[in-house]
Amino acid sequence: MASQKPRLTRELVLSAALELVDDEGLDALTMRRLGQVLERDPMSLYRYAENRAALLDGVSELVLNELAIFPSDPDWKAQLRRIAHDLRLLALRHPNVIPLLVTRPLSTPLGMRPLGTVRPLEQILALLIDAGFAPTDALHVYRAYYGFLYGHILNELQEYIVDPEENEALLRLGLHRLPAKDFPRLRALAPVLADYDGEAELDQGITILLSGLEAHLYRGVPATP
Amino acid sequence: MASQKPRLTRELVLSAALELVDDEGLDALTMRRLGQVLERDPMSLYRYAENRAALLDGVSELVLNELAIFPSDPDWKAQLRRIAHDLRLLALRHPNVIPLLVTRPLSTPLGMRPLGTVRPLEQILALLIDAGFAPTDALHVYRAYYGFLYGHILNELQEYIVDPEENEALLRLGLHRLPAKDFPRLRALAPVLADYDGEAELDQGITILLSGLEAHLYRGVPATP
DNA sequence: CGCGTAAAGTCTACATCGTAGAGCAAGTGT
DNA sequence: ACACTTGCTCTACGATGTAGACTTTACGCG
Repeated sequence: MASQKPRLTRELVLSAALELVDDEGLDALTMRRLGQVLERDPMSLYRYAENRAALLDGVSELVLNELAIFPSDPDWKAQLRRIAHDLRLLALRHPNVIPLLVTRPLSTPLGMRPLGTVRPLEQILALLIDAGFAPTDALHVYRAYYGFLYGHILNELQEYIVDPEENEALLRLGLHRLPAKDFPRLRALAPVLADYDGEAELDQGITILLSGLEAHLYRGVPATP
Repeated sequence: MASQKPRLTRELVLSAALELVDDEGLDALTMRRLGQVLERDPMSLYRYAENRAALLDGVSELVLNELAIFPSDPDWKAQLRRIAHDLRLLALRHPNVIPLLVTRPLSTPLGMRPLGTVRPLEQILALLIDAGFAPTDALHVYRAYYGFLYGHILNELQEYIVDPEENEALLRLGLHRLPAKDFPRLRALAPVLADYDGEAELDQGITILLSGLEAHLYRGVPATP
């Protein structure tokens, strides 16, 4: 017969949860469904997460842990750029998790968030401070940077259609529903919308932002050598 | 006795829904609860919204309608700046709705969104194109702009604590929970985090972004006279 | 006026959800 | 061999979204 059930662990539970979310969306992640995937009674899950909410937090944490940050890199601009691209890829890998990443912190004060979700903040602060920024400026840079980054990801995911074949078709079909009178420019842009290069767009945006930050902020921070 | 129940309308239902969300959060918006507020059977709501999801969309739409955009203003930079501040205030007025605004489009292709939520896009495109941008560039500008804007709002709302008195206390209390070894910079920044001026931060960000865009994009677009 | 039809609102019922609380089963230290 | 802890299961409860049949109200037209 099938595999003898191995002992459950938090990691096991969370990664099963993540898989479920990746495959079938956030709503599919119910206690009962997850229990079923793990061949356990739903109630057993409460050993490894207090709530469903805590479970969601755990999934966020798990995903964010996929993001590598090297706070000791002296080339802060390159590092920020790389992180941005990494996070973008992460988002494309786990699009269904993004709502969690974006939404849960809104109802959780900084100090009570899962540590894994606060760590990137600390590490980027470290990166910037080590690169010569005053702590306060580092915070400002972080805010502008992360704000822009999350904004871009949300933007891109909004326009992202899963099936790359029907991509254009779906888009046009969608746009076709808009009243021509009220949405002329949008409809006219349909072809452009259809081939959206998120990577390039992000990269340009980061460039603009970084050079802008550099210009407007305190001097004395080394540019890329 | 009390008011004779007036006939229900979509507007009535939606604004009651919005009020409920504003007052008690998204989770409080259940069919039953809303029915109770309107002194109607929960089932009657289905005349005015197909689903709970559709109801949520309606609320998004209602909120976004509070945002005024004047696409004919020739001073696009000033207009974008003003819209940014307006949207920020809107977000602070309806913080509980923001998760909706940000999350629902992720699961709804452009063409199937409530018209009210697509209109800002159209109008900003109009604004930019009328100001002299090529349509494609207008789209790029829009993306960078709206991305940054939403990013900022999410950022600010994350750090926003409802009770302005306990503000600092709560923040410190929260940060106090973080292990000192792992989060030294973040903890050191507690005082700075406590007095966050979202308006200023947004304004600077917009400045950086707009001048950056202007510099990197096709010339021939008039700067503010 | 009245009556037939459509619209608005209600009632009942069901599947599904999160989770409390009591209990069972296997391992562990003494 | 025995008490305890730890992992897991069972049963049960209240709440939710919503389908489908029903009743009530409003209204146009003879």
